[in-house]
Amino acid sequence: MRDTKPLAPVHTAVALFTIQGTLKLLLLPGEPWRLPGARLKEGESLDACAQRALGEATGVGDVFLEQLYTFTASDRAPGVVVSYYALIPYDRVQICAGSGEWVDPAHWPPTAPGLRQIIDCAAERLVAKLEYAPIAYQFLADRFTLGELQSVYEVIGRRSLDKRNFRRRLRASQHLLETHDTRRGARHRPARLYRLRETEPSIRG
Amino acid sequence: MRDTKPLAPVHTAVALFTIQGTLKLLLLPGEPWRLPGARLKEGESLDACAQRALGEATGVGDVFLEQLYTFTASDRAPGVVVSYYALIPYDRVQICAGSGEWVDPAHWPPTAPGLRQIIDCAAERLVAKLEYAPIAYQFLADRFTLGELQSVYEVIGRRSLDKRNFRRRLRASQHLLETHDTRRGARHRPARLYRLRETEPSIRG
DNA sequence: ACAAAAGTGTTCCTGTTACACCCATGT
DNA sequence: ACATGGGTGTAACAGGAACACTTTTGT
Repeated sequence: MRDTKPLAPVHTAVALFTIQGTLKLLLLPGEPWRLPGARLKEGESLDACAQRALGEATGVGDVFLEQLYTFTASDRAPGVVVSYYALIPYDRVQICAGSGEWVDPAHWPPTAPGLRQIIDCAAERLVAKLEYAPIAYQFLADRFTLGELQSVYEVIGRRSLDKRNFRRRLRASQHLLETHDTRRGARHRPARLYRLRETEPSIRG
Repeated sequence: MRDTKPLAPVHTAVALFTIQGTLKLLLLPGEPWRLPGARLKEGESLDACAQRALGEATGVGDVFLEQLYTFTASDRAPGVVVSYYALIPYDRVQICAGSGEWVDPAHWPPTAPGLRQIIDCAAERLVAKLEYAPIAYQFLADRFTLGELQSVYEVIGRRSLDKRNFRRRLRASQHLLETHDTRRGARHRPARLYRLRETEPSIRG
C-alpha cells in the first residue's frame, strides 16, 4: 500500500485448439496475429476472464479451459499474461468462423513475440495430459465412436495406434459409457456410439 | 489503454519446502501465518520476484524455484497471486532460522485463506514431479549417498521403497554421477557419494 | 462384388516387484 | 562382539506391444 506504481495490467491469453483433420489453433487476424485475450476486470476471476476473452473473440461459450502458465508481458510492456489453453469440439468450430483463422500450431504465421512460448507450452501440455487425463473427449461431440476417439489420440500424439490395444485400454479407463445407438450412413459397418462418463472434475482453484 | 481502473497488484507467493526428518514447509509468523511473498516491481520478471521474496524473508538466494499456478487474490482483494514452490537442501536450512517456522504441510496452523490451495497445489505437484523429474536432488547437499536420496523419495512419497529396486532404477536414470569418495564416520560401512549429473534444464519461460 | 471402417483374442516381451544375505565400520 | 546401515542378484508377475481375420454396411 506504500506504492501505487507497481500496479500492473493483468491479461489472459487463450490458445484455442480444435481438430480438423489435424490439430488446429485459432489465431486472430491483425498485424501481428494474436490470441484471444482480455484484461482482468476488478472482481473477476481469472478463469472467467479467459472465458470472456474467448466469448468476445469468437462467440463461443462454456468451453473446456485450463490455466497454463503466467508470463511477464513480453518486451518492456508492464504487467503479466496468464495463459490458458482451451479445447473445442469439431461440431462447434463453425461458430468461430470469420473471427479468425485455424492454423497448424507447429508452423504458424508470424506472431507477436511471447505468443510462441504460450503456444509451445500449450501444445506440450496437451500431448502430456492426453495420456493421463480425459481431455480427448473435449474435441468430440456429445456422442462419438471409438474410431473418432482413436483418431484424436493419433492426431495429437502424432503416431498411429493399434486398434485393439486402444480399445482395450480405453474401456479399462472407465471413462466410457456405452450407448445403445450406432452411427450409420457411411459405407461400412455402423459404429457403436459412446458417451463420456460424467465425473467430478478435480478442483484446482 | 482506455481504462486505468483494472490495473491490479501482482504478487508472488512462495511455498518453501525442505526435508527435516519429514517434509517441512516454511511459514512466516504473524496473524495469520504467511508465505514469503513480494509485489512485482516494474520491469521485474516473475521468477526474479519470487526469488526476491524468498531472499527478503529468509536470506537465502539461488534456490530451486518453479511456478505453480496463478490465483485471483482471495476474498475481495483485487489483483492476482502467482504461486511458486521452492526446494532447499537440508544443509542450508539453518539460514532461514529465526525468519519463520518449519511446519508439516499436512497439518499446519491457521493461515490466511488462499494459502491452503497454494500449499496443497505445491505438495501435489511435488509428489507428482518426483516420479519423472530430477527434483529430489534439490533437497540434498552437493554430494549425497544413495541412502539419503532414497530417504527423500520415501518421505515425499509417504511409503518405503525397496533398496535394491531403488538403486537399480536410479542408476538407470542417468542422473547420477558416481564419485570416488565415501562418507565415513557413522558406525557402519562407509557409503559411496554421488553427484547430480549436470544437464540442461528444459526451458519454460 | 467390392471397398471401407467396425469389431474381436492371444502371444510375446519388457519392465516392475518381491525377496535375503554378506560387508565394513564405530563403539 | 555387536549393532547399524551399505551393498548386491534372481525369480515371479503384470502391463504393454505386436499381430490377422470376420462383420456389416453403402455404392
